[in-house]
Amino acid sequence: MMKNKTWNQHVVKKENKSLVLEVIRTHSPISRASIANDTGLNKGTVSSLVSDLLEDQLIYESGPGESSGGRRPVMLLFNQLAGYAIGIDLGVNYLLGVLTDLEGNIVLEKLVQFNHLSYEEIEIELFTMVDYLMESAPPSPYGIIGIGIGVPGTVSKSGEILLAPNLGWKNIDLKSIMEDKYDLPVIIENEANAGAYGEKKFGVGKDFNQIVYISVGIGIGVGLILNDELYKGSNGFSGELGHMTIEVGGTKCRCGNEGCWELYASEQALVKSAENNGLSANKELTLEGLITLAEEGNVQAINLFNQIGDYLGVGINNIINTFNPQQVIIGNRMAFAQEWLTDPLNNRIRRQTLWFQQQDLEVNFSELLTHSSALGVAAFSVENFLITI
Amino acid sequence: MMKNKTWNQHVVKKENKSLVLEVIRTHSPISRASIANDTGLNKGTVSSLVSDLLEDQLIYESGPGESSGGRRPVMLLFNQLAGYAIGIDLGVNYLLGVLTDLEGNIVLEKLVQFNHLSYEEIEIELFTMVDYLMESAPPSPYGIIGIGIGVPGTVSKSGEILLAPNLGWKNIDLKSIMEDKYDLPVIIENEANAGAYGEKKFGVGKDFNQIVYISVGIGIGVGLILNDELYKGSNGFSGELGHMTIEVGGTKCRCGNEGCWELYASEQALVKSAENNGLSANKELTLEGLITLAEEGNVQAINLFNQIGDYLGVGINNIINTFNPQQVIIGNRMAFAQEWLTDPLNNRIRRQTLWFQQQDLEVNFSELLTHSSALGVAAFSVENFLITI
DNA sequence: TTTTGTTTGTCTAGTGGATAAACAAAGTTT
DNA sequence: AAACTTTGTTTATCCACTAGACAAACAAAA
Repeated sequence: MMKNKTWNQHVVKKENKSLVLEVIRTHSPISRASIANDTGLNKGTVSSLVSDLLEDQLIYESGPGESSGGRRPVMLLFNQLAGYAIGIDLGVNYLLGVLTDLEGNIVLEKLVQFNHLSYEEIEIELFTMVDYLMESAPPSPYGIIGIGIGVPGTVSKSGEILLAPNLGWKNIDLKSIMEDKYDLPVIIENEANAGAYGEKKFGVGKDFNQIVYISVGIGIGVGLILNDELYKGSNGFSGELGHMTIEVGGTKCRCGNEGCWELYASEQALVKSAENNGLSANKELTLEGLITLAEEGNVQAINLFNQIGDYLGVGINNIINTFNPQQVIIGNRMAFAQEWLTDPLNNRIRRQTLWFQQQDLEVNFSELLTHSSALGVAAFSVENFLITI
Repeated sequence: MMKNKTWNQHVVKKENKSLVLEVIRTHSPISRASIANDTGLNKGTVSSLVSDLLEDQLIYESGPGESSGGRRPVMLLFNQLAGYAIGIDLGVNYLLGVLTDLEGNIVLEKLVQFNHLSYEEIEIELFTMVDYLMESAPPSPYGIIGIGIGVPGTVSKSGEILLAPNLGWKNIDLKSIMEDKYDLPVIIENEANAGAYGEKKFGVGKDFNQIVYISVGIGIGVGLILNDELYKGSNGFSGELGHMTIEVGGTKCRCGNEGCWELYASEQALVKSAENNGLSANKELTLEGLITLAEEGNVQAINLFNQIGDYLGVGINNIINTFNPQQVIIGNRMAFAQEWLTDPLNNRIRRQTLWFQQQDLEVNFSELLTHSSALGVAAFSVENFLITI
C-alpha cells in the first residue's frame, strides 16, 4: 500500500484556509478584499473562510480601517492570544523556559541554573519548569497548545534523544515521557536546529530563505534552513558540522576523528588556548572572563578571540561552498564576542571564498542570543498547532 | 502582490492525474482497480483520469491480465514511446549525447571527442549533435520533448552558465541560445547535479532519498539529493565541495583558497603525484594509463590510488557529518579505479565517522559511470514535460 | 445638497471534480 | 447451473470555488 496523498475538495479548503490565516498573520491588519487580491482567491471564498476562522477564534475583527475612496474595510487581525506555547532550552548547566503567545512574543520567562545534575534530577527541574509555565498561562480558547524542548545532542525523527555527550545522556525518549505526563504535543529538537528556526522566525534571519545557523558554545552545532524549511538528514543527524575535519592529522577528538572544527573554534578551544598561553589568572578563564579582559584592552585575550574568529572563518568557508546560503548566522554564547570575531572572520571569507558565492551573502551575529533555541522550539509547536486547524 | 499558490479543483484534477500517471509508470502493468486501491482514489475517479491519459496517448491498454477470482482486469502500461528526450554531457574534451525514451532507455547515443576548442567551435559541435539526434528520433505523438545539457561549471537558476573554469567559459546564456534555435524547453544543469539525478533515477541510487553524489574527474563536484529532490543553493551554486578546505595552510588553489579537497583527491591530483613520484614513463601518465599500470600490479600506481581513496574518505567524512545521507555515490571517471579506492576509503570512514552516522549508510560507486550526467539531464526534461500534461 | 463613481462584503446561481452506490460484464468456485 | 467475486462504468449527490449581481458605505465632483 503506498497511500499516496490524494487530492480532493477537503484538502483544497484546508489548504486555502491555512493560506488565508497565513496572510492575516503576516499582513495584519488586512481586509477581506485585500486578502482576495493578494491570494488570487475569489472574494466570496475569502469571506467564507474568514467566517470559519472567526468561529475558530483564531482571528478577530477590529474597527473599520481607512477608506481608499469607497466603503471602509473591516480590518482582520490574528488572535495571537488564542493559545500559548511552551519553549524550553535544555542546556548543560541551565534550563531556560519561555511561555509565548502564537506570535512568539514572550509572555513569561524563567531561568534555572545548576551543576552536575543526573538525568533524574534534571527531569524534576524540567517538570517543575513546565508546571510553573502552564499554571502561569492566561486563560485562552486553546490553552497550552504544545511543548517544545531544545537539547544539545542528536535527536531521531521520532523524538528520541540518541546522544547528548555534554549531558551524558543516551537513548532517552523524552518525547514520550513528556507526552504521557502532560497529554500535549511535544517536540524535541536539536538545540542548533531550534536556534536556526528561532532566528529565521524572529531574529536576524527573517528575510532569508537559505540560512546556516552556527551555534558556537562548548561545542559547535549547525542548523540548516534550506528553502525556508529546516533540513534534517535521513535520520535527523545532519548538521554535525562541529566534527568536520579542517586539518588532516590534527588534534585527536573524542569523537574518534582528528582535526575537528570544534577543537579550533569553540568555547572549549578558547579556554584551552587561554590556559596554554598562561593568561593572567586574576580573571577566571571562562568565556565571560575573557570577554571582560578583552573589553579592558588585554591584547592577549583579544588575540585569542581573533584566532577563534579566523578558525570560524575556515569552517564557514566550507559551509558556504557546500550550501551557497544567503545568510550565515553565528549564535549562542560566542556571539557575545562579536566585536573581536568579526574582522578576522570576514577577512578569511573575503580572501578564500569563491567570488560568486560571496554575492548576496550576509554573515551576521545572532539577535536573540541565548533565546534563539527556546523561541525556536516554541515556534515549532505553534506551527504544528496551526496546521491541525 | 504575493500571488500565493491557491487551490481549486483544477489543481486537484491535475495533481490526481499526475499521481495516477506516476503509479502507472512505477507499477506497470496495473489495472484501474489496483490504482484505485493503491492511491485511495475512488474507482470512478480513476476511470475518468485514465480515459484522459489514454486520450493523451501517454498510456495504453494491453490485453487482459490474470484474474484473481473475478472478472479479468484490463492492464495499463506507460507509453514510454510517446516522446523522446535529448540529454547531453558537455565535457572539457568531449560531447556525449543520448536520445532516450520517456523511461530513460537509451535509444541512440553518440560521442564526439576534441581538444582545445573555443566556445564557438564547441557550439557548432553541439548544434551538430542535437541536429543528428533530433533527425534520428522515431516518429511519436509528442516528438522531442526537451533538451538537457550538463556542464562542468556553475549554472544560475535562470540557466545561465556563470563560470566553467575548465572550459574557460563565463556568463554564457546557453539556455536562451538553444531555446531560440530549437524552440524546445532546454535545461542547463551542473554536471554533478545531473549525475546525482541520473544515479537516483536509473543507477545505484534508486532506493535512496538522501544521496550525495561525488563526481570525481579533473576536479570534484558534488550533487545533492535531499528528500528525493535535487538541492541547489540560493543561487544554484551549492555543491562546490571540491573547494572545501581539508588542510589549513595547504597547497594554494587557483580558486583563491588553500588546501582545497580537489587538490588532493581528484584526477589532477593523481596525475600530479604520479609525475612527482617519477613513475615509469612507458605508459602515459593519465588516469587510463595509471589504471593499466595498477592492473599489471605496479605497486607505485596502486599506492597512488590508495592515497586518492584515503583523501576521498577525508572529504566524504565531512560530507556525511554535514548531511547525514543514506548513500554516498562516487561517480565519473575516477569510479573506474574502484578496485583500489574502496579499501582505503572505507577504512578512513570506518575509523573517523561518528558511529550513528554510519548506521544505514552506504558508500557505492556509480553504475552508469560516464553516462550519469547525460541520462540525468534527459530525465529532467522528461520530468518537466510530464508535469505540463 | 445631489449626483456619480468606487470600494467592500454578501448572496445566488452555476461549474467541475470527487464520492458513494448501483449496475453490467466477465470471470471463478461450488 | 447457481452463487459469488472482481472489474470497470454510470448515475446521483455533494461540496468548494467562481463569476457576477447586489446593497451598503463612503469620497469626490457638480
